[in-house]
Amino acid sequence: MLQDPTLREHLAPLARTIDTVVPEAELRTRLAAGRPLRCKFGIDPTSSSVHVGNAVQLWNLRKLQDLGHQAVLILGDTTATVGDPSGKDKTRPMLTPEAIEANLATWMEQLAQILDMDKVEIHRNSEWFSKMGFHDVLGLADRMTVQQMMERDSFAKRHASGDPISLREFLYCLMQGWDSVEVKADVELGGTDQTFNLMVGRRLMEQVGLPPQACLIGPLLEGIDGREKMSKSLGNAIGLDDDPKDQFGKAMRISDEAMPTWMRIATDIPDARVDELLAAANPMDAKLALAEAIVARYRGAEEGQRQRDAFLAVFRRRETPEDLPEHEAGPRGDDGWGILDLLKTCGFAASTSEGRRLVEGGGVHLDDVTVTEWRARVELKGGEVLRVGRRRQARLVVGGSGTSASAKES
RNA sequence: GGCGGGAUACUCAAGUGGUCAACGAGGGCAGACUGUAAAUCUGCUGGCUUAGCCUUCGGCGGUUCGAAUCCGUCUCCCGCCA
Repeated sequence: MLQDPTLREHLAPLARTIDTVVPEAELRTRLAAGRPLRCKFGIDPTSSSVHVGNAVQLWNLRKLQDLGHQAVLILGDTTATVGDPSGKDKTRPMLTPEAIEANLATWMEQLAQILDMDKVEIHRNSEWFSKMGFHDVLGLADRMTVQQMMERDSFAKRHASGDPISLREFLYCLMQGWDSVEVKADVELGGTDQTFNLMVGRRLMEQVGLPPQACLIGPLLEGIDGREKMSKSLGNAIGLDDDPKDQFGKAMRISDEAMPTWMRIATDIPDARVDELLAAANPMDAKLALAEAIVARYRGAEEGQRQRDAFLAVFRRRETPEDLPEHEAGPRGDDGWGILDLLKTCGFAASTSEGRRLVEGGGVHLDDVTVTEWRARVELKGGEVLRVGRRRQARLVVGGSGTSASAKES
């Protein structure tokens, strides 16, 4: 909670997603100058999609834009190759330039769901890092001591437990900090896990004679499992480019305990309404509101509503959804279709063995009839619904007439 | 550079000549119960043309009827010392 009343007032629209401002006085002084502040936020294209966790800070950036400040977005194409060790207890693998470019290509559209792209100043940090030689890197490295690095919790822990720390990871915070120097940031946004990196930015700016940036530190959004930090690789993320149906479905799987946090930092639902929802008798209703708000935030109110209706139809009234993905059943064998082949072509089983286990576990249903024999061969007319568990189902299409959707795992 | 310890499936981690596709835990998937929540209980968790077969225990080579287990060598990691 912000101590300074002036800041509290000015930052009211984003107060819910800011934990601390370091230092508050610094920011107040700059605001008093009356000019738009240069607000920096950097993300590394380490994954093909932006998720609602990254989006917490992106929305803050958007709200600062709306307050008349200058958003400065750093696309960390160089830092992505280094890998931010923040919040990680392991060395991160280095990404290839090709992978990074591919990720970036899918990003712009997603960013546009949040930011006012006409007014964003965008930089790739390769702009400056690609020009640096080994000498420059040494100069950077000279600005921090090993002792300072070891103050960082994750390094200290890894060192204590004998886990390796790559030197390149030491460099990461210096790179992120140097971004701030290059763009002359007044303010940098980041999650609590970024605190160390943010402070390094201040330090570097001071060392080169720039006024050090103020840091807006916001809460971290946990993944839908409620256990770990949201990350696509952990499979607990809701992506901005996810199908709205998946966004809604994933949101419904958020644990009850995580709901309050999610409502406050992942949606626009006003505080008063959040309290009301959480106080309601049935947590299920609160979660429906949460899921709807998340979809609505990125895809519009109408889509949110539609997904809510669809969800209730399928999971409360047990109806078969209208818009099931369709899958070509493939060629018919002499005596019909093999159930394992169908599972594989629909992408529900990666291998024959996996399919067999699903069948043996009683998880495979064809038109709501549980398949009990993995060697089963079935007759199809087309239009049958193949379902695995509660979440995965597809409508089978026979012959060349149907639209064959690509096999997509949820 | 010296000495010692280690590398096992998604992760952690047992196993030190056959009964090992490999104990256990976590994670994941499926089933019951439910609210696509939590908790709890159950099953599964290398692949295949599946009563059987094939490939896995850091890499390569060897000993043996038989190796995750023994020997040699290589790579990588860790600790202590320098």
